[in-house]
Amino acid sequence: MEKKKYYITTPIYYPSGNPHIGHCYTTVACDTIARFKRMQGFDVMFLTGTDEHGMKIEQKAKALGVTPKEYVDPIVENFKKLWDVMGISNDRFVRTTDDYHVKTVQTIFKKLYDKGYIYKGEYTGKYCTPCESFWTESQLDENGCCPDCHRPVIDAHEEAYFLKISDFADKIEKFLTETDYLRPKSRVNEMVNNFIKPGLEDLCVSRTSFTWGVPVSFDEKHVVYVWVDALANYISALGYENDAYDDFSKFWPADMHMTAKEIVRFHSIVWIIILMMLDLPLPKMLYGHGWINFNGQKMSKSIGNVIDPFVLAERYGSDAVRYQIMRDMPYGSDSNFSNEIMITRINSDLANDFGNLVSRTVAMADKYFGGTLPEERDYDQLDDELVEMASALRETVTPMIEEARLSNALEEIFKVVSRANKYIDETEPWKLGKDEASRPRLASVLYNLLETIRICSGLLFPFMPKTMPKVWEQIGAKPEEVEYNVLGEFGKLPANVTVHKGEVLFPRIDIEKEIDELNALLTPAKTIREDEDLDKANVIGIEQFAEVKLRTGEITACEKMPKAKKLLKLTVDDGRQGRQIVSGIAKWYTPEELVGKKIVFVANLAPRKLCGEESQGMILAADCGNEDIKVLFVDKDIPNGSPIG
RNA sequence: CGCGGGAUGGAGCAGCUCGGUAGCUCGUCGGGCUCAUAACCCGAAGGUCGUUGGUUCAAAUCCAGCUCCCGCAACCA
Repeated sequence: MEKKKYYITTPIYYPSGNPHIGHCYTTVACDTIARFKRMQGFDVMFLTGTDEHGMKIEQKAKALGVTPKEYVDPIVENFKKLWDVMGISNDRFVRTTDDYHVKTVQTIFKKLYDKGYIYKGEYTGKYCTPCESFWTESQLDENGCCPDCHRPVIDAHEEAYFLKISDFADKIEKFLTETDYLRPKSRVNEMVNNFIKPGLEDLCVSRTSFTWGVPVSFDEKHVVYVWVDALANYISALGYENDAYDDFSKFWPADMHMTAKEIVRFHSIVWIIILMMLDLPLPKMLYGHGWINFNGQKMSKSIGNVIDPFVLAERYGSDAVRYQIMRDMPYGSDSNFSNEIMITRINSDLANDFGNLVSRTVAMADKYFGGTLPEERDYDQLDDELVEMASALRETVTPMIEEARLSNALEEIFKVVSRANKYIDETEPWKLGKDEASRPRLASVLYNLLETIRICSGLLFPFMPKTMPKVWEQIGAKPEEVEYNVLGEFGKLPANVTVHKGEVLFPRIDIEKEIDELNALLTPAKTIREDEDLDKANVIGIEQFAEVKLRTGEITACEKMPKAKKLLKLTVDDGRQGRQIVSGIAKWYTPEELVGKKIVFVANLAPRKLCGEESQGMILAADCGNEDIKVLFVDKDIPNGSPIG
């Protein structure tokens, strides 16, 4: 019999920097769902990949003196390595630089052009000649200058192709409001109010101002711009309009696209319109999840946040990391992350509740029965509630996982784990163990516990694929006893099951010691290395340095800028007539603590207006990484206005 | 009046759609147990549900105003 198919995708990630915990969340969540669907017997296609084109990568590569591909390759390898470490079971990995993808994009672009959905027009924007960059009106700085170099920009026109999405406003609004495609449902209003109601503007889909992209096949000086290129991955990787694969008819449309909330817009509007234009079936579900925030708590050296997923996985095991990020990400909204939250979660849920439950159950079976349960049983009413909860668990959890409500699913599973621990207290097996006559009763208790563990571990497998097989080994469950179709029934382990004591599944973590050690790892080595590379690539001569005039000064007054969150207005005694400097350090310093301090500033920087106030210079501060900035204070004895060289 | 999200015991959250004893996890305190990874189980303390006003027999929940916080955007020279 033909198996039912299930197609699930992550977004393709932009490899301009190394993967972080946020990438992990989306990918792990998809992996869990993919594994779950496989357990249910679906023929699953699970796709992830990287989106490698664009101006930003072109520029970064240029700064390092390498080709864009050379720049991107090692980073892509890092993504793949991370997915390997995290136990990601993707079936395919698409790179937008892969030949077949390029071919698909070119074909789609041509098709849309031939159908009249893409037309040649003119992109009007602000152009910075030295930076060779186009900017939109809103991207410009306070003075209407280039946001990068702050030199004046000129009005410029660039020939470009546009995608005629404006005609589809009604259709897309109808689609979003009348189907369950976009979830959570609350995002539908956001999309309609923000983007559709104000009027859909045709989307610029080609550029001539950079070359790192898929060339437009019929107009070689153009390169396909972002979204047509990136979104097409979902079908190019199935072989749509290319010869690399032949799975399009089998797997399309996608059953689940998952993305973080900031690109929901493109997946709910642009992608759907492109598919409508191509007369292709539409995907069934888009889930936009929230972000992982690190600023939930006050900036503090004592609560450093090591967020490199490689480090986390190495220290706690990938399953524990997977568990924590899924357990603590509420459906549709943001979550907080800190080392403390992670360790607490691992300790209390995985070590204390689940790991310890397995451990004590197996230990008792071993101690009282030499590992193999006798077959006589003795029922008690106390058993009912546990048996009932465990039996119903699969049906409770299944719809949750299918809708990506993973934290809810875990919550439900752990309610049963908790109930099992309580059950041990109620039944007091250690007392039963002292009395020969209670052996059948004791066997019942232990069997019920093993069965509960079997069901829970079976349902936890998609979440923690490395650890659960170890559990099965310990409780003596055979593979066919933890398949999806027997997880809804109690009593599948043989009556005379044999357990095997094993290693501790999730070791308890000493939280204080661990946090200290993690803090010691702060300022990740990788960041520094990246900087070093850039430093080497941008060597300057002494004469260039001499152009920068640094002087000392004393802060005589300081106040917050009313309209600005990040800015402080400093009055600086520079040994001359004094000057006013605006600095973006409000997050780290209060006005009071700065007054009277001596600092170093750039004396010959062109003045510029920031939020209405003129800034005549720039004070020197160090970027300590992890969003920490420290101003360079100097010795009180240095006279104001002293030149530095 | 830029867009959006939020404000519930010490911390993190649920409840709000469809008004009617305020719930969960962690932490704290007390007790129990000893099979287990100093774990597990029970109990307690702790909340005027941001603020003001309105609707109602009844508001965390519905309505209006206000305050504050967080993202994004505009300004981190």
